[in-house]
Amino acid sequence: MSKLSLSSYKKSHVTEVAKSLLGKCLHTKVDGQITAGFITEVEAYSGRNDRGSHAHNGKRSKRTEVMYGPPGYAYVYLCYGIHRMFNVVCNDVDMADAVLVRAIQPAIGVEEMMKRRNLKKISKRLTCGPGIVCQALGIELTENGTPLNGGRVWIAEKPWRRKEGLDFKSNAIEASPRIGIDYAGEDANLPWRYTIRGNDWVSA
DNA sequence: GGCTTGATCCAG
DNA sequence: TGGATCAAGCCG
Repeated sequence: MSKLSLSSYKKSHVTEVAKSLLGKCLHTKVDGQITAGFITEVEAYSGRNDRGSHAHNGKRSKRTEVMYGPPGYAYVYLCYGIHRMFNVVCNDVDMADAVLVRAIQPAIGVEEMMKRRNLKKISKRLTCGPGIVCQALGIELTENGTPLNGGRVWIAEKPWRRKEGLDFKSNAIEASPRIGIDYAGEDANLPWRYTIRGNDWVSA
């Protein structure tokens, strides 16, 4: 039930927000259908001193503007002309920090997600991968700038109307380098990708 | 592994 | 105004 407040996305460092989102449940309500999944894989991007970020070195543009706004808003953009990526804007105005959600473990609306993904069997292909997450949850570019305390996209401790969350020990968080940012130079080596150790619902 | 695909960005 | 670029995913 209780949605994370917008201030939940403000912490000492964007990597702290990223880790805190593991195990939380990401929901969308599209066309009256609620779909949701536990966050199992995230990446942190810092607006300062991180060449992996679209906003590195204080770069501002129409696309990155959302990241410079207050925490708790969706940053959705298109990659490779095909795939949508869902990020959560973190920390204070002008910080331009963001957390990319790369994979979820299905929790609500599995049938609907399978329909959106055009799959007949349940597998990692349902929800693992940043573009796949958006497709499964029905997140479109129009969700860019959406506040995460509203009724369209939100994150909560537990799935809607359920008592059971996804429990794991805090020492089960695994850190590794982020994916697909070779252009970021030595910043590509930063271990800012976080996964839940032992959970199979992560990208390859 | 090779192709797809288009919004965004900056050089000219 | 245009071409290079890109936080992937698909098929085989």
